[in-house]
Amino acid sequence: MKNYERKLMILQAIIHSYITNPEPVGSRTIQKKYDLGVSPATIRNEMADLEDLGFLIQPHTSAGRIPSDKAFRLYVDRLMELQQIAFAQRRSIRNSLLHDLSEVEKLVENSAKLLSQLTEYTTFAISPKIEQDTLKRIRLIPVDETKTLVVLITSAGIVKDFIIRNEAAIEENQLNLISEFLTDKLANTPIYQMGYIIDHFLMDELEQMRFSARSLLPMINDTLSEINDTKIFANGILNIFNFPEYQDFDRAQSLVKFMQAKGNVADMLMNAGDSQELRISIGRENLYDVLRECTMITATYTLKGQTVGKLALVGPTNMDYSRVIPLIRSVAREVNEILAEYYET
Amino acid sequence: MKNYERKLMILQAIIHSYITNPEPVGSRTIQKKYDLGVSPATIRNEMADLEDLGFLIQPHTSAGRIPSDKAFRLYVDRLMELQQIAFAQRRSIRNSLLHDLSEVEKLVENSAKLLSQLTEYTTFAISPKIEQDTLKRIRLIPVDETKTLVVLITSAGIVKDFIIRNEAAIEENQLNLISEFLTDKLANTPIYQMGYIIDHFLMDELEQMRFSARSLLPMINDTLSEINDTKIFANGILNIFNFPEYQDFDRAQSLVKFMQAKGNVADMLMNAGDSQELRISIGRENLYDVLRECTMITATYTLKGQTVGKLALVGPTNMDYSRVIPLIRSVAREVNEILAEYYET
DNA sequence: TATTAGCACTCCTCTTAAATGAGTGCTAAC
DNA sequence: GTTAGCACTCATTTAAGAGGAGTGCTAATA
Repeated sequence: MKNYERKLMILQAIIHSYITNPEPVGSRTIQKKYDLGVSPATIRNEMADLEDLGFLIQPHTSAGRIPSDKAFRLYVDRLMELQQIAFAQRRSIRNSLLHDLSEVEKLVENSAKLLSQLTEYTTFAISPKIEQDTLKRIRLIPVDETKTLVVLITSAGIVKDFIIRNEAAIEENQLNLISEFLTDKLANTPIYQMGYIIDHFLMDELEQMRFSARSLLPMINDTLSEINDTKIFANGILNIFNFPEYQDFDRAQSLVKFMQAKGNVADMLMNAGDSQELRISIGRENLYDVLRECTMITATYTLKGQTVGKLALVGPTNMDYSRVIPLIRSVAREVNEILAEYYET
Repeated sequence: MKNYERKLMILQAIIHSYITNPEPVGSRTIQKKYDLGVSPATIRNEMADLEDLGFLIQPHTSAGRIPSDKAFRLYVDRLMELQQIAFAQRRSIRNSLLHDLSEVEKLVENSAKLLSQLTEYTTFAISPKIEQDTLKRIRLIPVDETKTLVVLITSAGIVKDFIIRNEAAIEENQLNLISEFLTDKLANTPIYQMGYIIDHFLMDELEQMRFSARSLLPMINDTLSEINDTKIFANGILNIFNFPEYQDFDRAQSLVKFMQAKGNVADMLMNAGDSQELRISIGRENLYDVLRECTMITATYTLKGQTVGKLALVGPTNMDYSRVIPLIRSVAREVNEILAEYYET
């Protein structure tokens, strides 16, 4: 079997046709839409070969053929030509991302939201918990007689605040003293130990300062678990209903259910490796069977050599790779650059 | 036409049947399922009368009949018997709501989330902007050399924070001085004027304190618009796909699109009046035609005589009113009680 | 006078059968 | 090696008919 050139051209034409409109492609269609200088009969012969090689699938005898996962894999690895991202668009991506740099987590979250808007597919973002994060500063600020705002700043620069209620009013000076005391005692303590230390070692002293630390503890613990929780953000889950393969109600719904059970997606993302390069899983290459007709593309965000987040896009296997890949790559690159620029210190 | 008693009983039976399973109800079904002691022929005659009166609709000659909006209106106003909410459930609703009282907005948001879980319908919450809110306290806290956390507390108890970047490190003492200065100058200033005042009156003094207030302004303005933005929270939009009338893909999708365009829902909620009582719009009573087959139930949250939020539930016109209404009523009551208890001051 | 049995009639839905047509695979000729 | 020609396959569309749920009317009954 020689003349691979032509086979590849035909395969590429079929894939292109199927991406443009997701219906089985027949030999005549190829001849008409892509001028390859050969007759449908020849194309048919080549298609039969391509089917034998596992690149094409025939839904039934008298239908055209659709590209297999293997075909898309070849397409992504070899055949496709990536679209250029205009400078203006790159600029605009960057500007969107710069908008809120308050926390790394926010940046990661926003990048996924942006990507979903750009591609009209479903995206996910994940910020892994930072096990070694320590407390940097704790500050109590009066809100009114019975409410105090507690602000925690961690060494990773994460800011969390919550309001606690105190039985009696506490003066501002007193709160400042307590803030200093707590910061002094707890600075550099791993976040996950804070609750324990307050409970076992600082309670008495706090009571002496007339501060009822009891109300502090549960909120601190809530906040900690929030910080430690690997949070996952989903965007555009409803876009699934636009996938051509999911016009069927029940299938779409089962996919939506799967996506909304955040554990699944977190799992997949965690398993996607930490490579700097994009990772692309096509169809049955995916870990989960529900995704057998989806492609998932994953990018990793790195700061000081550490993975600080991941970005994923889920779309139909016949998504327009040449458009989508440059987009996710751009977003990922901008995020990584912003991380290096603003969070290195 | 006398003997309204029996007509009402038959109507009630039809509505009950249609709520239980959303298919046209025939005379025989009524006879079998609800023992009214009359023959199908008699029921048929009554049904013909009820149709003339506008309470029933016949999809086509040989189908049964379905209740009209007018019938559901009558049902809601007169016929239905509300289910009792068990004490335990009320308790559990209250506990869920008590979980996070940090901001009124959060409470409102959580109440909608809870209601969506309880009813498995779509819910919305809205917190109107508080025009007259003034600044109570502003506090700058160092995060690291180039980042400063700004915490704003308003008279309504809303806490917002954001991180700004400063060119050079600023000492903590200095930040405290600036905090005091700003709080002193800006306390009791309406939130929406803050940016203007800093820009026009405080800039020089801040510069003297070696504080580059330039970076503060855009962030403050962002935050303000966030505070002022009437935010709307949607929950369980996907539940629309469970509505029996929306098994049709395109219809469901157009409703989903409508719901996601938050302006629409905000509009409806704002137009729903501020009455303490539930407001129920059935089918074509709704302002928007997309909702012609939905019922929207709205509750209002009040604090010190002022409307501080609204809660809405959207479901199919044939929802189980006797179950849903007590639920939304319970949630609304608990929220109002919590507001009175914890936020009166 | 109110109720009901009986029955013809309507019209949706389900089933079956045939027509259509897109596309293939094979053969034989170029 | 390529291609025209043609028989063949099979999903989809169209048409027709059977089935059935439910009504409305009439006439008989209590």
